[in-house]
Amino acid sequence: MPRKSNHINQSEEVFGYGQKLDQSFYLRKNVVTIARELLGKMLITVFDGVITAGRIVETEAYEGVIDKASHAYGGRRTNRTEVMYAAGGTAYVFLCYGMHQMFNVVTNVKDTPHAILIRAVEPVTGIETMLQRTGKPKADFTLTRGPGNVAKALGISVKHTGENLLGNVIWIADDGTVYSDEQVVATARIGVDYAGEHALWPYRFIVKGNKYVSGKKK
DNA sequence: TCTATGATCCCCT
DNA sequence: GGGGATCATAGAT
Repeated sequence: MPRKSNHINQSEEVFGYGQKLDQSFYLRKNVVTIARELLGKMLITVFDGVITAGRIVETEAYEGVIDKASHAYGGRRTNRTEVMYAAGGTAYVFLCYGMHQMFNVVTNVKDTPHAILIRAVEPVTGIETMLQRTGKPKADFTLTRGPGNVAKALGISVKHTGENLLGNVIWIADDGTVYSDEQVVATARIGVDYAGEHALWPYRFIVKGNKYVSGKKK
C-alpha cells in the first residue's frame, strides 16, 4: 500500500488554526474554568511533518491534591505523576488498562498538579492519517471519541509526556470558535467511581449533542 | 439498547 | 499481586 508523503508546509498550516494558546492560558488557578474554555479549541499534532488536528468537544478537570480522582491526590508524587507538577502548558500522558494512552494538559503553576483530560475531539485535519493510526476502515464517530481514541488518532503516546505545549509538536489553538453555555453541559466524570463523592463533582464538560462525545449512546 | 467480558501491562502497595 | 481517568465485540433483551 502506497504511503502518502503528507509533508506539508508546516508554518502555513499551523497559521490556519488560529492563535496558539500561550502559557498564561495554562498557568491560571481554576482548572475547572480552563477545562470549560478548552471546548471549541483546536488540538494539533505534527510528527515527522504529518499534521493531524481536531476540535475539542469533551474535557475533564482533575484538581490535584484535593481531588480523590486525581493521580496526584494527597500530593502523591511518583515517576508517572511527576510531570503533573510541572508548570501549566505541559503534556501528561499515561497508559491506562495496559493499552490506552490518555492525553492530559497540565495547568496551574509549577508544583500544583492540576490536569485536564481531553476525552473527545471532532476530527478536522489528517483524517486519512487518523484512519491509518487507528486501523479503522472508515471515519465515523468512533474515530476520536473517548480519550484512548483521541490519543491514538492524533499519534500521541506516553513518550510525549512532558512535551511542552508551546512548541511545534503538540499544541492547542484558538480559532475563535466559542460554544455558548446553552451548548455546553457539565457532568460527573467518567470511570472514577473509586473517588467516592469526588466522583460526583461536575468537572466534565461536553458539547451537547456532539456525536464524538463519549459515554452512553449518542 | 443494554450488559458482560476480554485484551494487556504498567504502576504502586 | 491487584486494579485501573478504556474500547470493541458478543450476545441477550
